[in-house]
Amino acid sequence: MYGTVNGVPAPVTAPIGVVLARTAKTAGRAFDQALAAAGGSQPIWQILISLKTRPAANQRELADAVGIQGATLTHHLNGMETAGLVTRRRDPGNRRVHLVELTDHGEKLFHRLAEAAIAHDQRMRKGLTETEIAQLAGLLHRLAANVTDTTHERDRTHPNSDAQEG
Amino acid sequence: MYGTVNGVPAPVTAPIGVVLARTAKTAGRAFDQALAAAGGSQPIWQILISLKTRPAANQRELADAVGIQGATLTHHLNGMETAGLVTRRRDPGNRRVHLVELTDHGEKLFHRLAEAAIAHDQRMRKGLTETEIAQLAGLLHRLAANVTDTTHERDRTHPNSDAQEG
DNA sequence: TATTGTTATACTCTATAACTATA
DNA sequence: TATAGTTATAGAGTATAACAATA
Repeated sequence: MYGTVNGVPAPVTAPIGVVLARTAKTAGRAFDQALAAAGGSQPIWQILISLKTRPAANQRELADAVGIQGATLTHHLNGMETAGLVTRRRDPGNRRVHLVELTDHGEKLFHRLAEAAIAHDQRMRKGLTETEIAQLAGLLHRLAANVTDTTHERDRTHPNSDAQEG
Repeated sequence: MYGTVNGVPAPVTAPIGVVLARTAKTAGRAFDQALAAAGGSQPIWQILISLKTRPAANQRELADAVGIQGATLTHHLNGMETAGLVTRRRDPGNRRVHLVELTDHGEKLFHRLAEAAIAHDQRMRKGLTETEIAQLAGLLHRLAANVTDTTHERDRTHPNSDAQEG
Protein backbone atom coordinates (compact mmCIF):
# COMPACT_ATOMS: atom_id res chain seq x y z
CA MET A 1 0.00 0.00 0.00
CA TYR A 2 2.90 2.36 0.64
CA GLY A 3 5.57 0.45 -1.29
CA THR A 4 7.63 3.57 -1.85
CA VAL A 5 6.71 7.20 -1.73
CA ASN A 6 9.14 9.55 -3.38
CA GLY A 7 11.87 7.04 -2.76
CA VAL A 8 11.25 6.84 0.95
CA PRO A 9 11.57 3.22 2.00
CA ALA A 10 8.29 1.96 3.39
CA PRO A 11 7.83 -0.22 6.42
CA VAL A 12 7.59 -3.89 5.61
CA THR A 13 4.55 -4.37 7.78
CA ALA A 14 1.49 -2.14 7.89
CA PRO A 15 2.11 1.24 9.52
CA ILE A 16 1.95 0.52 13.21
CA GLY A 17 0.80 4.07 13.81
CA VAL A 18 -2.37 3.40 11.84
CA VAL A 19 -3.01 0.15 13.70
CA LEU A 20 -2.35 1.87 17.00
CA ALA A 21 -4.56 4.84 16.19
CA ARG A 22 -7.46 2.67 15.05
CA THR A 23 -7.20 0.33 18.00
CA ALA A 24 -6.96 3.21 20.42
CA LYS A 25 -9.96 4.89 18.85
CA THR A 26 -12.08 1.77 19.08
CA ALA A 27 -10.92 0.85 22.56
CA GLY A 28 -11.09 4.45 23.72
CA ARG A 29 -14.70 4.80 22.65
CA ALA A 30 -15.68 1.59 24.38
CA PHE A 31 -13.84 2.82 27.45
CA ASP A 32 -15.61 6.19 27.22
CA GLN A 33 -18.94 4.43 27.30
CA ALA A 34 -17.94 2.24 30.21
CA LEU A 35 -16.74 5.26 32.21
CA ALA A 36 -19.76 7.34 31.27
CA ALA A 37 -22.05 4.54 32.43
CA ALA A 38 -20.23 4.70 35.77
CA GLY A 39 -20.54 8.47 35.92
CA GLY A 40 -17.09 9.51 34.72
CA SER A 41 -14.91 10.27 31.73
CA GLN A 42 -11.36 9.61 30.69
CA PRO A 43 -9.87 12.89 31.93
CA ILE A 44 -11.71 12.56 35.25
CA TRP A 45 -10.48 9.00 35.57
CA GLN A 46 -6.90 10.04 34.83
CA ILE A 47 -7.11 12.85 37.35
CA LEU A 48 -8.56 10.56 40.01
CA ILE A 49 -5.81 8.01 39.40
CA SER A 50 -3.18 10.67 39.80
CA LEU A 51 -4.75 12.04 42.95
CA LYS A 52 -4.94 8.57 44.45
CA THR A 53 -1.49 7.37 43.50
CA ARG A 54 0.82 10.35 43.05
CA PRO A 55 1.77 12.90 45.62
CA ALA A 56 1.61 15.83 43.22
CA ALA A 57 3.25 18.86 44.77
CA ASN A 58 1.01 21.22 42.84
CA GLN A 59 -1.48 21.37 40.00
CA ARG A 60 1.24 21.81 37.46
CA GLU A 61 2.65 18.42 38.39
CA LEU A 62 -0.83 16.96 38.39
CA ALA A 63 -1.46 18.35 34.91
CA ASP A 64 1.85 16.92 33.71
CA ALA A 65 0.97 13.52 35.16
CA VAL A 66 -2.33 13.56 33.31
CA GLY A 67 -0.75 14.94 30.16
CA ILE A 68 -2.70 18.18 29.86
CA GLN A 69 -2.07 21.89 30.32
CA GLY A 70 -2.67 23.65 33.60
CA ALA A 71 -5.62 25.59 32.27
CA THR A 72 -7.17 22.39 31.00
CA LEU A 73 -6.73 20.82 34.40
CA THR A 74 -8.42 23.83 35.99
CA HIS A 75 -11.31 23.32 33.61
CA HIS A 76 -11.75 19.73 34.75
CA LEU A 77 -11.19 20.52 38.41
CA ASN A 78 -13.88 23.18 38.21
CA GLY A 79 -16.31 20.56 37.00
CA MET A 80 -15.14 18.03 39.55
CA GLU A 81 -15.43 20.53 42.36
CA THR A 82 -18.94 21.50 41.24
CA ALA A 83 -19.78 17.81 41.17
CA GLY A 84 -18.48 17.47 44.71
CA LEU A 85 -15.63 15.13 43.77
CA VAL A 86 -12.73 17.25 45.00
CA THR A 87 -12.01 20.22 47.20
CA ARG A 88 -9.38 22.86 46.62
CA ARG A 89 -7.80 24.85 49.41
CA ARG A 90 -4.69 26.91 49.62
CA ASP A 91 -1.58 25.39 51.10
CA PRO A 92 -0.95 27.33 54.33
CA GLY A 93 2.79 26.91 53.81
CA ASN A 94 2.69 28.41 50.33
CA ARG A 95 -0.57 30.07 49.57
CA ARG A 96 0.09 30.06 45.85
CA VAL A 97 -0.38 26.31 45.87
CA HIS A 98 -3.88 24.92 45.79
CA LEU A 99 -4.16 21.53 47.46
CA VAL A 100 -6.57 19.26 45.65
CA GLU A 101 -8.20 16.59 47.77
CA LEU A 102 -10.75 13.90 47.08
CA THR A 103 -14.06 14.04 48.86
CA ASP A 104 -15.89 10.91 49.93
CA HIS A 105 -17.94 11.25 46.79
CA GLY A 106 -14.72 11.45 44.80
CA GLU A 107 -13.39 8.34 46.52
CA LYS A 108 -16.55 6.48 45.68
CA LEU A 109 -16.42 7.54 42.07
CA PHE A 110 -12.80 6.45 41.89
CA HIS A 111 -13.79 2.97 43.02
CA ARG A 112 -16.70 2.78 40.64
CA LEU A 113 -14.50 3.87 37.75
CA ALA A 114 -11.83 1.41 38.82
CA GLU A 115 -14.39 -1.36 38.62
CA ALA A 116 -15.48 -0.18 35.20
CA ALA A 117 -11.87 0.05 34.05
CA ILE A 118 -11.11 -3.43 35.31
CA ALA A 119 -14.18 -4.84 33.62
CA HIS A 120 -13.19 -3.07 30.42
CA ASP A 121 -9.71 -4.47 30.72
CA GLN A 122 -10.90 -7.97 31.30
CA ARG A 123 -13.08 -7.74 28.27
CA MET A 124 -10.20 -6.52 26.12
CA ARG A 125 -7.82 -9.12 27.49
CA LYS A 126 -10.12 -11.99 26.70
CA GLY A 127 -8.27 -14.67 24.80
CA LEU A 128 -4.88 -13.16 25.53
CA THR A 129 -2.45 -14.75 27.95
CA GLU A 130 -0.73 -12.88 30.73
CA THR A 131 2.49 -13.23 28.78
CA GLU A 132 0.95 -11.64 25.73
CA ILE A 133 -0.45 -8.78 27.76
CA ALA A 134 2.94 -8.19 29.34
CA GLN A 135 4.54 -8.28 25.90
CA LEU A 136 1.99 -5.83 24.59
CA ALA A 137 2.49 -3.45 27.49
CA GLY A 138 6.23 -3.61 27.03
CA LEU A 139 6.02 -2.94 23.31
CA LEU A 140 3.63 -0.04 23.81
CA HIS A 141 5.97 1.38 26.38
CA ARG A 142 8.83 1.27 23.93
CA LEU A 143 6.76 2.94 21.23
CA ALA A 144 5.82 5.72 23.61
CA ALA A 145 9.44 6.13 24.66
CA ASN A 146 10.47 6.58 21.03
CA VAL A 147 7.87 9.27 20.55
CA THR A 148 8.58 10.96 23.86
CA ASP A 149 12.28 10.95 23.18
CA THR A 150 13.27 14.50 22.30
CA THR A 151 16.76 13.92 20.96
CA HIS A 152 15.49 14.16 17.41
CA GLU A 153 14.03 17.60 17.89
CA ARG A 154 15.75 20.83 17.08
CA ASP A 155 18.64 21.22 19.43
CA ARG A 156 17.47 23.46 22.23
CA THR A 157 20.56 22.98 24.36
CA HIS A 158 22.35 25.93 22.82
CA PRO A 159 21.50 28.98 24.88
CA ASN A 160 22.78 31.29 22.15
CA SER A 161 19.61 31.03 20.15
CA ASP A 162 17.00 32.14 22.66
CA ALA A 163 18.67 32.98 25.94
CA GLN A 164 19.57 36.53 25.08
CA GLU A 165 16.80 38.20 26.94
CA GLY A 166 17.47 41.75 28.10
CA MET B 1 -2.89 -0.60 43.23
CA TYR B 2 -5.99 -2.45 42.14
CA GLY B 3 -5.40 -5.58 44.23
CA THR B 4 -9.10 -6.10 44.66
CA VAL B 5 -12.01 -3.73 44.36
CA ASN B 6 -15.21 -4.94 45.93
CA GLY B 7 -14.04 -8.45 45.45
CA VAL B 8 -13.45 -8.09 41.73
CA PRO B 9 -10.25 -9.92 40.87
CA ALA B 10 -7.70 -7.49 39.49
CA PRO B 11 -5.48 -8.06 36.49
CA VAL B 12 -2.06 -9.31 37.40
CA THR B 13 -0.35 -6.78 35.16
CA ALA B 14 -1.14 -3.09 34.95
CA PRO B 15 -4.43 -2.31 33.21
CA ILE B 16 -3.68 -2.64 29.55
CA GLY B 17 -6.36 -0.08 28.80
CA VAL B 18 -4.44 2.54 30.73
CA VAL B 19 -1.20 1.67 28.96
CA LEU B 20 -2.96 1.69 25.62
CA ALA B 21 -4.70 5.00 26.27
CA ARG B 22 -1.53 6.71 27.43
CA THR B 23 0.53 5.37 24.57
CA ALA B 24 -2.10 6.31 22.05
CA LYS B 25 -2.37 9.80 23.50
CA THR B 26 1.37 10.35 23.35
CA ALA B 27 1.77 8.81 19.93
CA GLY B 28 -1.35 10.48 18.63
CA ARG B 29 -0.14 13.91 19.62
CA ALA B 30 3.21 13.36 18.00
CA PHE B 31 1.38 12.15 14.91
CA ASP B 32 -0.88 15.20 15.00
CA GLN B 33 2.13 17.45 14.94
CA ALA B 34 3.75 15.51 12.12
CA LEU B 35 0.57 15.68 10.05
CA ALA B 36 -0.01 19.34 10.87
CA ALA B 37 3.52 20.16 9.76
CA ALA B 38 2.67 18.48 6.46
CA GLY B 39 -0.59 20.39 6.17
CA GLY B 40 -3.04 17.76 7.39
CA SER B 41 -4.75 16.22 10.38
CA GLN B 42 -5.73 12.75 11.50
CA PRO B 43 -9.28 12.80 10.16
CA ILE B 44 -8.10 14.21 6.85
CA TRP B 45 -5.43 11.53 6.68
CA GLN B 46 -7.95 8.78 7.41
CA ILE B 47 -10.31 10.12 4.77
CA LEU B 48 -7.54 10.36 2.20
CA ILE B 49 -6.45 6.80 2.92
CA SER B 50 -9.98 5.56 2.46
CA LEU B 51 -10.44 7.50 -0.76
CA LYS B 52 -7.20 6.12 -2.13
CA THR B 53 -7.62 2.52 -1.10
CA ARG B 54 -11.31 1.73 -0.75
CA PRO B 55 -13.97 1.92 -3.41
CA ALA B 56 -16.61 3.41 -1.12
CA ALA B 57 -19.99 3.24 -2.78
CA ASN B 58 -21.21 6.32 -0.95
CA GLN B 59 -20.36 8.69 1.85
CA ARG B 60 -22.02 6.49 4.41
CA GLU B 61 -19.54 3.73 3.63
CA LEU B 62 -16.72 6.23 3.65
CA ALA B 63 -17.80 7.49 7.07
CA ASP B 64 -17.97 3.93 8.36
CA ALA B 65 -14.51 3.20 7.03
CA VAL B 66 -13.15 6.23 8.83
CA GLY B 67 -15.17 5.48 11.94
CA ILE B 68 -17.25 8.66 12.12
CA GLN B 69 -20.85 9.68 11.52
CA GLY B 70 -22.07 10.91 8.18
CA ALA B 71 -22.57 14.45 9.41
CA THR B 72 -19.05 14.47 10.78
CA LEU B 73 -17.73 13.32 7.44
CA THR B 74 -19.66 16.10 5.71
CA HIS B 75 -18.00 18.56 8.07
CA HIS B 76 -14.54 17.36 7.07
CA LEU B 77 -15.39 17.11 3.38
CA ASN B 78 -16.62 20.70 3.45
CA GLY B 79 -13.24 21.77 4.73
CA MET B 80 -11.39 19.56 2.29
CA GLU B 81 -13.45 20.84 -0.62
CA THR B 82 -12.82 24.44 0.42
CA ALA B 83 -9.14 23.59 0.61
CA GLY B 84 -9.29 22.16 -2.88
CA LEU B 85 -8.46 18.62 -1.83
CA VAL B 86 -11.59 16.91 -3.10
CA THR B 87 -14.51 17.50 -5.41
CA ARG B 88 -18.06 16.29 -4.90
CA ARG B 89 -20.43 15.68 -7.73
CA ARG B 90 -23.67 13.79 -8.00
CA ASP B 91 -23.63 10.31 -9.42
CA PRO B 92 -25.56 10.52 -12.72
CA GLY B 93 -26.86 7.00 -12.15
CA ASN B 94 -28.26 7.86 -8.72
CA ARG B 95 -28.33 11.53 -8.06
CA ARG B 96 -28.72 11.00 -4.33
CA VAL B 97 -25.17 9.75 -4.21
CA HIS B 98 -22.34 12.28 -4.10
CA LEU B 99 -19.13 11.01 -5.62
CA VAL B 100 -16.09 12.22 -3.76
CA GLU B 101 -12.91 12.48 -5.80
CA LEU B 102 -9.40 13.60 -5.02
CA THR B 103 -8.02 16.60 -6.85
CA ASP B 104 -4.38 16.86 -7.84
CA HIS B 105 -3.90 18.94 -4.74
CA GLY B 106 -5.52 16.18 -2.71
CA GLU B 107 -3.27 13.58 -4.30
CA LYS B 108 -0.23 15.63 -3.44
CA LEU B 109 -1.35 16.08 0.14
CA PHE B 110 -1.94 12.36 0.40
CA HIS B 111 1.63 11.71 -0.61
CA ARG B 112 3.01 14.33 1.74
CA LEU B 113 1.00 12.90 4.61
CA ALA B 114 2.07 9.38 3.66
CA GLU B 115 5.68 10.51 3.93
CA ALA B 116 4.99 12.10 7.29
CA ALA B 117 3.18 8.98 8.48
CA ILE B 118 6.02 6.75 7.35
CA ALA B 119 8.58 8.97 9.05
CA HIS B 120 6.47 8.93 12.19
CA ASP B 121 6.23 5.17 11.98
CA GLN B 122 9.93 4.71 11.51
CA ARG B 123 10.58 6.87 14.50
CA MET B 124 8.19 4.87 16.66
CA ARG B 125 9.53 1.55 15.42
CA LYS B 126 13.09 2.44 16.29
CA GLY B 127 14.67 -0.33 18.30
CA LEU B 128 11.87 -2.77 17.60
CA THR B 129 12.31 -5.73 15.29
CA GLU B 130 9.97 -6.59 12.48
CA THR B 131 8.85 -9.57 14.51
CA GLU B 132 8.01 -7.39 17.47
CA ILE B 133 6.06 -4.97 15.31
CA ALA B 134 4.13 -7.83 13.79
CA GLN B 135 3.42 -9.19 17.26
CA LEU B 136 2.29 -5.79 18.43
CA ALA B 137 -0.01 -5.31 15.46
CA GLY B 138 -1.49 -8.75 16.02
CA LEU B 139 -2.08 -8.15 19.69
CA LEU B 140 -3.67 -4.76 19.04
CA HIS B 141 -5.88 -6.34 16.46
CA ARG B 142 -7.07 -8.90 18.98
CA LEU B 143 -7.76 -6.22 21.59
CA ALA B 144 -9.81 -4.25 19.11
CA ALA B 145 -11.71 -7.36 18.13
CA ASN B 146 -12.64 -7.98 21.75
CA VAL B 147 -13.96 -4.46 22.09
CA THR B 148 -15.72 -4.46 18.74
CA ASP B 149 -17.36 -7.78 19.51
CA THR B 150 -20.99 -7.08 20.35
CA THR B 151 -21.99 -10.50 21.65
CA HIS B 152 -21.61 -9.27 25.22
CA GLU B 153 -24.23 -6.56 24.78
CA ARG B 154 -27.33 -8.56 23.99
CA ASP B 155 -27.38 -10.97 26.87
CA ARG B 156 -26.08 -9.61 30.14
CA THR B 157 -28.05 -12.06 32.26
CA HIS B 158 -25.33 -14.71 32.43
CA PRO B 159 -22.24 -12.92 33.68
CA ASN B 160 -20.30 -16.16 33.91
CA SER B 161 -21.20 -17.50 30.51
CA ASP B 162 -18.06 -16.10 28.96
CA ALA B 163 -15.64 -16.91 31.73
CA GLN B 164 -14.28 -19.89 29.85
CA GLU B 165 -12.49 -19.60 26.61
CA GLY B 166 -12.38 -22.30 24.01
C1' DT C 1 10.20 39.31 39.03
C1' DA C 2 8.97 34.52 39.27
C1' DT C 3 5.60 31.06 40.39
C1' DT C 4 0.88 29.16 40.82
C1' DG C 5 -3.38 28.93 39.30
C1' DT C 6 -7.72 30.96 37.04
C1' DT C 7 -10.41 33.26 33.51
C1' DA C 8 -11.52 34.38 28.84
C1' DT C 9 -11.65 32.84 24.51
C1' DA C 10 -11.35 29.85 20.69
C1' DC C 11 -10.34 25.74 18.05
C1' DT C 12 -11.00 20.73 16.58
C1' DC C 13 -13.52 16.71 16.54
C1' DT C 14 -17.55 14.65 17.31
C1' DA C 15 -22.55 13.82 17.68
C1' DT C 16 -27.85 14.15 17.15
C1' DA C 17 -31.87 16.11 15.04
C1' DA C 18 -34.04 18.40 11.50
C1' DC C 19 -33.91 19.38 6.84
C1' DT C 20 -33.41 18.99 1.44
C1' DA C 21 -33.02 16.33 -2.62
C1' DT C 22 -33.73 12.23 -4.93
C1' DA C 23 -35.72 7.71 -5.72
C1' DT D 1 -41.73 6.22 2.28
C1' DA D 2 -36.88 5.29 2.09
C1' DT D 3 -32.21 6.67 1.11
C1' DA D 4 -28.14 9.95 0.67
C1' DG D 5 -26.32 13.78 2.22
C1' DT D 6 -26.29 18.59 4.41
C1' DT D 7 -27.26 22.09 7.80
C1' DA D 8 -27.94 23.64 12.44
C1' DT D 9 -26.68 23.19 16.82
C1' DA D 10 -24.35 21.52 20.76
C1' DG D 11 -20.95 19.41 23.79
C1' DA D 12 -16.43 17.58 25.27
C1' DG D 13 -11.66 18.20 25.42
C1' DT D 14 -7.95 20.87 24.55
C1' DA D 15 -5.00 25.03 24.00
C1' DT D 16 -3.00 29.89 24.36
C1' DA D 17 -2.96 34.45 26.29
C1' DA D 18 -4.05 37.56 29.69
C1' DC D 19 -4.88 38.05 34.39
C1' DA D 20 -4.76 37.81 39.71
C1' DA D 21 -2.66 36.28 43.79
C1' DT D 22 1.28 35.14 46.24
C1' DA D 23 6.18 34.81 47.14
